[in-house]
Amino acid sequence: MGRMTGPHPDTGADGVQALDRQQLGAYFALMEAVGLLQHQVEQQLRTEGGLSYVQFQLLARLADAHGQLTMTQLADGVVYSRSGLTYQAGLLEKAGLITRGPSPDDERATMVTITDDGLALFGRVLPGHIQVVRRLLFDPLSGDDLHHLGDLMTRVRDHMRAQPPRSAAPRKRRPNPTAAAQA
Amino acid sequence: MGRMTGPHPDTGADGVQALDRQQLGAYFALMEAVGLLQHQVEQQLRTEGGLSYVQFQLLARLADAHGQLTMTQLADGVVYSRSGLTYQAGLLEKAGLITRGPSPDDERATMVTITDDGLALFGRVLPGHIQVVRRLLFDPLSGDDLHHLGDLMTRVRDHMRAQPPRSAAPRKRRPNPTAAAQA
DNA sequence: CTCGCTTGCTTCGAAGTCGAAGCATGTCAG
DNA sequence: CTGACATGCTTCGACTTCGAAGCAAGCGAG
Repeated sequence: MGRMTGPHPDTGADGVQALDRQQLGAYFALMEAVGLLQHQVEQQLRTEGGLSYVQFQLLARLADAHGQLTMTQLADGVVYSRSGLTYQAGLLEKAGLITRGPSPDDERATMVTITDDGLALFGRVLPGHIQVVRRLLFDPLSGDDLHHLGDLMTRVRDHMRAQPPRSAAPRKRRPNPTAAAQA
Repeated sequence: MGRMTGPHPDTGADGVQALDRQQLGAYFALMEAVGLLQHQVEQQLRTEGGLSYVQFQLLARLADAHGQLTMTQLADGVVYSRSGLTYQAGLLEKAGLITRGPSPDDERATMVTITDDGLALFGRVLPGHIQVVRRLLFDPLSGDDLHHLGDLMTRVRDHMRAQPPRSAAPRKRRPNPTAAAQA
């Protein structure tokens, strides 16, 4: 795990180069740990409820937001493409866990509602999910650690959210507001 | 983001129930931040080098371990199924970035070597990768934060590694060695 | 030696994911 | 009103991933 430092151990000439050992360690540990956690969670959800992680997240969002959500609201933060959501929503609907219907406000929008079956399944799967997260993520951490972790990752997440064109990248940012002068 | 606490706010009766607000926040922030980071990294690698994150990781491993690696060694920690590696290795080989050949020691094993082209490409893509990680992950963190993060995640990762049957789950744990004794 | 189990890798089919393109509705300037 | 662009969702095709099954090579007891 050291080749990430590039040809020269610690160049400063090129400007952007090399990560020190500490940075690398944090980066790799972070990525691998989350990967492992996801994998385990996925497995638990699959065997206990026949759900994928994505599907679980969708149900969680719907259960949380007691009412209905539009597809777009639902997608935000869970899936990185709208088509992916359409697919998953189709599965969940076919399984009778959610319902899709037109929105009264906006004829284009599709409102998604969780069914009683959906809520029931969610409730049935949740304890196992929590158990896995607890066992894998929280067990090796003290309360103080946890506080730190939450703080750090919240900052990082907010920083990331601010920067990039998130999941639903605006279809096409008006390509050139001034130059083409709203032609 | 509160439904994760289950029907009752803070049950102790059921045993395993409910995560407090702090735990939830840490968990969600962690998962989302890593998701965002992966997504951005993926994009950078794709546009700058035509590589997926997995492929990049494989090249990184090969570049790091200067010599050759077997498929299994290569897979460990990168991919969760062996077949996935076979597929990716096939792509990388077709692209001329790696080479596969028989192992002298073990006739079953396949040794993978990175080619000069592979090394070159890796070197060309690396700076951009580092830049993205720096910008998204390290920028909003102080040196102290980073130290904490590395410490925490290393502990978590090691804890996880110890627990579960990792990537290459043993083919089939002897189904019944001595009733359920040693298992 | 040889049968039986393990290990290393590949093949195959079933998902799931994404981006581009498409359709329908909404919105706004003129 | 109307044309042009924005927005919400779906369809489609390409790609990736995984798990199960399969093949070939090691390994160990009898």
